Amino acid sequence: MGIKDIADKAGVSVATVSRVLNETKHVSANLREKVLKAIEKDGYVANHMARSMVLKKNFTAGLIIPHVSEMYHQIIFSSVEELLEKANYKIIVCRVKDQPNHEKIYIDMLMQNRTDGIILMHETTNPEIYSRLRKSNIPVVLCSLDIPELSFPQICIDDTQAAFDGTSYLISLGHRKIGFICGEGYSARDKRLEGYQQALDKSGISFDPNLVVGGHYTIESGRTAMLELYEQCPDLTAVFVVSDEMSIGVMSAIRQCGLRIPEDISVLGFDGLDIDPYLTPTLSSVQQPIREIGRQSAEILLKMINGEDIVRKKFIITHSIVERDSCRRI
Amino acid sequence: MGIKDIADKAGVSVATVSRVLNETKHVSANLREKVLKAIEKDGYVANHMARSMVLKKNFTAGLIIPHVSEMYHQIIFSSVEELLEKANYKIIVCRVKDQPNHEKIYIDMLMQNRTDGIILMHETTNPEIYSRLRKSNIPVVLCSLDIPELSFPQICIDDTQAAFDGTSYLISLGHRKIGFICGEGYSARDKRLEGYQQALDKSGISFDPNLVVGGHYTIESGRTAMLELYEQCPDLTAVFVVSDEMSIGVMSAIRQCGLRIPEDISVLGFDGLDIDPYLTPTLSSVQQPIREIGRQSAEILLKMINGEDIVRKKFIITHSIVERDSCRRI
DNA sequence: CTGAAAGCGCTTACAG
DNA sequence: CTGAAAGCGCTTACAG
Repeated sequence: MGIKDIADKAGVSVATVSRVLNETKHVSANLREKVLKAIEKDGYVANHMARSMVLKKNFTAGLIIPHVSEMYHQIIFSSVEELLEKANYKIIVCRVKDQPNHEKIYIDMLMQNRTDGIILMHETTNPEIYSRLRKSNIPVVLCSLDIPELSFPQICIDDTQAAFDGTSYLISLGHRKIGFICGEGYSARDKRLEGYQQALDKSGISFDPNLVVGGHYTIESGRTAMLELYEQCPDLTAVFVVSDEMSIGVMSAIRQCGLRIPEDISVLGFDGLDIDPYLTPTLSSVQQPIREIGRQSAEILLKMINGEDIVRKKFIITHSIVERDSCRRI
Repeated sequence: MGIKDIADKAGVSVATVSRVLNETKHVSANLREKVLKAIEKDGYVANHMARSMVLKKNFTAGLIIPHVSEMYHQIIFSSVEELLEKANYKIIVCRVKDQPNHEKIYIDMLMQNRTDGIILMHETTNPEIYSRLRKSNIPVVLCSLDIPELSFPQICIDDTQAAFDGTSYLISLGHRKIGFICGEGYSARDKRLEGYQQALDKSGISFDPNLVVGGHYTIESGRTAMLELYEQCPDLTAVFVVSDEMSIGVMSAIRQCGLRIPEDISVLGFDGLDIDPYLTPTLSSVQQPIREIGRQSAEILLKMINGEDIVRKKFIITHSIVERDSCRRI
């Protein structure tokens, strides 16, 4: 059952068993053989909880994401998992729900379980959470997040610039009445809105608050937002939807209104999801290198866990605009 | 740092600290107070690894899914997580890649970490895996899986019947040349193909192997499959795509061929994803109650973990056909 | 190269 | 109600 039993059965000490198990020290071929045989025969499986306790390391990382099932986070998760798995790390996914204090519950859980590191992808309004995180001594990486209260390394795109570029692209196509649909609850919203305004400014287009509508990153909320936007400003010629998942709903709403894309309204998305080229029409989008963001987040977390000192605090990944069929020149 | 320090600081025994921490026995208000104060002051966080070791239980479940990022599995994960989280369980997601023996690596990992239970969603051709699982004594639930070698409880729909119903629906619409696009690698494939054939049989339509094409559950593989299918049988009037994710690619391919949906080709999906009503045209589909499947899988796993004996071996969840705009009568 | 023993941080009969 | 002590299953200086 335990390492002790194997030791007895093989006629060696537990130290020796541990050594052949972990290959941490040379063991004579003779004893090694005996141990291996005993293990094989008993179907012994080492207990990594005990191991982790003495090692003070359990090869586990926490990924804290919002509850809403966003395709974006799904991709981040898979790229993070891919990299961490190679380094033999397990991931505990924490999906923060709309419950009071839920994020705190998760963070406490991760701390109690002595998680080696955390990738944070969820913002909160509760400052206590951040102070808890700061005091915890656990390595943390901010993925697609910019939280002034937290001085951990952050991996993200330049949201302001990306929104500026996207808006400028639409302007360059001749659009002047450009709707802006964004997801609420993240600081990225403000940055993107800022980029949108800056681009408008630069072209001498005055900002119209009626052209801005918020949503919650889901397809359905994109649909609702577009319906609202169209009611407020039926004369718009383009929408910049700052989330591709919401764009899907936006396109559905536009069709529902009896309008065509891009003939009547151009749609520009944001994220660059795999599904974009399969939508009708194919969706033009400000593309984030999502997998790269996930990969780098994992990489940097790993370095921090291994005691490396991360000097650069911001890792900006380059975005790009991918042109497809949902935007046209007017 | 440890419970010992708190005990010293509070002037009580570690037993007492443990008791107020876990509320496992009454502790006088007096001592309780002292302990709480010491904990507060020191910012002590209990070590759950040590706790789990003596409890022989760590409130962790493993979810083994294929590497391919399927929307289907994403939904299962979120519903499983939702339920398990309420019971204070953590989830370790194991995404089996195309590496030799990767599933075995994950199962060993879960066993070494003394995971309380496993939800299996991945089939393998390696029989050793199954025998390992059988011998492990870990509670296992088969989610949307039917593995004869494993006598664990299984939660799924009746795939044969569902495919039979879907095919019958298309036949009832007047279609006779019905393509069948399926994902490879799962026993569900065979069952669904069987249901398709049975429905054909019943209506006296002879089975044409040229109408059957396989894919890999991704959007792109759906596109490729449709292109191949259309080349083989340009005179088909309907396709039954046994995965909604693949349907998205299929619809894209049909448009690429210059054909209209459903005027030229009707498309019937399978799964009933949230995105279906937002596609162009909205996708008719054989709907699985995916969240319900996830929920029940988690529920049954929890019962098994708590020592309950599960008598029913198969839990069949009811499917249904959701009619939208992608199929038409001819 | 090998083993005896301490220690990782908890829980829980057992005795008082 | 409270505490001393054994035990959970490992790793690793330390000594040989």
